[in-house]
Amino acid sequence: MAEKMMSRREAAKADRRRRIVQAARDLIKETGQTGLSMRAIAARADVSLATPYNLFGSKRAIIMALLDDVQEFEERFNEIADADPIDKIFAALKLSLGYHEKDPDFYRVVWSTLLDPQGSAEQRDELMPPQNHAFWRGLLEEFKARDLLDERINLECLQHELGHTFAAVMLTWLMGGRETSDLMPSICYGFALSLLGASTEAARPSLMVKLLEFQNQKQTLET
Amino acid sequence: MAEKMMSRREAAKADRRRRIVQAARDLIKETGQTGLSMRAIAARADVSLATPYNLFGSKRAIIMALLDDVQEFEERFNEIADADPIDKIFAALKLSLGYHEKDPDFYRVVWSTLLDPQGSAEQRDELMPPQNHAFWRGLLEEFKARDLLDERINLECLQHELGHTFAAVMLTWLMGGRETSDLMPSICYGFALSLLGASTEAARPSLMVKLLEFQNQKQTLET
DNA sequence: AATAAAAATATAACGCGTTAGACAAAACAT
DNA sequence: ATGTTTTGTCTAACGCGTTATATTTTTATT
Repeated sequence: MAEKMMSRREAAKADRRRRIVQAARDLIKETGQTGLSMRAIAARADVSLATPYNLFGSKRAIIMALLDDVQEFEERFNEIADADPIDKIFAALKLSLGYHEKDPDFYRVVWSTLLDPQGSAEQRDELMPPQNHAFWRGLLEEFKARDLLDERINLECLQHELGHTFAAVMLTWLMGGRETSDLMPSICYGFALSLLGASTEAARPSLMVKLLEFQNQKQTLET
Repeated sequence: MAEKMMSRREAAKADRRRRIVQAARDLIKETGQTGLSMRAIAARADVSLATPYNLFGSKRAIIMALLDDVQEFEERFNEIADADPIDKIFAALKLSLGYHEKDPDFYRVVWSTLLDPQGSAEQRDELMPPQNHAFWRGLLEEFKARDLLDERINLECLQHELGHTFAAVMLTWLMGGRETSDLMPSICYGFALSLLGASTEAARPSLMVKLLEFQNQKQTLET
C-alpha cells in the first residue's frame, strides 16, 4: 500500500478515517438509522467526538464516504450489456434497485441524508439517478443515437426529469409510503412514462408494453 | 364567532393556539427559516416552550397549521375556469406557483418540513401536488373524459407520477439547485412530459407544443 | 537532546427539537 | 364554600449535530 510513504501522522490519520467509516457501517447494520449518532460513531471508532468533524467535516460527509466503497456498480452492469438501449436502461435500474432490496437499512440512511432539504444539491446530483450523471447520460445518448428519441427533446432536460422520478420515489420510500419491493416498479413506471413522452413512434410500442407491465406490478403491490 | 360557547378554559386555549401560529408566521416573515426555533415561537407568543407541544404536538404540526389559512386556492382557480382540460392543468400550476414566487420564504419553510425524509408521507400526500388529491384528480378525470388519455393508463398511477415531479422540483429548489423563477418551467415541463407519455394521439400535438415551450424557458434560465 | 512551531485531538459548551415531572388553575361534586 | 379531580402549563432536562477553546502529540530546528 501507499501507506509506507506516509509520515507516522498521516498513517494514523488514515487509520482513524477508516475506523470511523467502519464504525458507521457497523452501527447501521446493528441499529439502522436510530443508533447512528455522532457520539456513537466516535465511541465505536475509539476517537473523540471532535475527530470525525476534523477528518470529515460533518455527519453527512461520513455517510457519503460510505458510498465510495460500494461503487462496483458500473462493472457489474457491463457484464450484463444488453443490446437494446431500452432494455439497457431498465436493466440498469433493476441492478441498482437490487442493491436497495438487499440492504435497505443502509440505503435508507444514505438517501435520507442525501435528500435532506437542508443539504445542498450538488452532492446529490453526482450520485443520482443512482450512480452518476455520466453513466446515465451515456444510456440516454445511445437511446438518441438509435433515433428512439424525438429530436426536439433536450437530453439534459429529460435526464433531469428521470432524476426527479428517482428522487421522489426514494423520498416516498423513506417517509414510509412505500415498501422496499415497490421501489422497482414505481421508478421503472416513471421512467417508462417519461421516456414514452420523449420518444419517437419507433420506440413507443415497446415502451408502452413496459409501462403497462410496471403499472400492473404497482397495482398488485398496493392492495 | 363560536367562542362565546366555549368555557373560559377552551377560549384561552384557542387564543394561545392563535398566538402561536401568528408568532410562527411573523418570525418567518422577519427572519425566514433561520429564526424559526420553537423557543423563539414560544417567546413571541408569550407561552412556555412546552405549550406549543401540548397544543400542536410538534414543530411540523405548527407549520401545517399555517397552511390552513392560505387555502383560498380553489376559489381563485374557479374564477379562471379554462375550457380546455390541458390548459386548465397548466393554469392551475401557474396559479399555485405564483404563490411561491410571491412569498418564497414562507413556502421554503413549508416544503422543507413537508419533504423532510424523517416525516411521514400521509401529511404530504394531502397537500400535493399543490393543494390536494381530490382537486387534481378532478382535473385528470376531465382530461380522461375528453378521450385525451390513453385508456390503458391508470389514473392514480399517473397522478402519483405528477406528484413526484412536483415534489422533486421543490426539493431541488430547497437545496439551492434552482431559482424560484425556475419552479414554474421545471414543474410544467415534467407535467407535460408525463402527460405526453400518457395521452392519446389527439392530445399529443398540443402537449408537445407546451413541452417545447417550457423546455426553452428552462434552458434560457439555466445559463 | 532540547525546544519552538505546527497539527491534531479532546473537553466543554451551544442551540436545536422534544419530553418527563413538578406545579397551578379551572371544573365539578358535595 | 370547600375539597377533589381533571386539565393544562411551566421548569428542567435529554440527546442530537456542531463548534470554540484548551491540551496534547508529532514534526522541524538548533
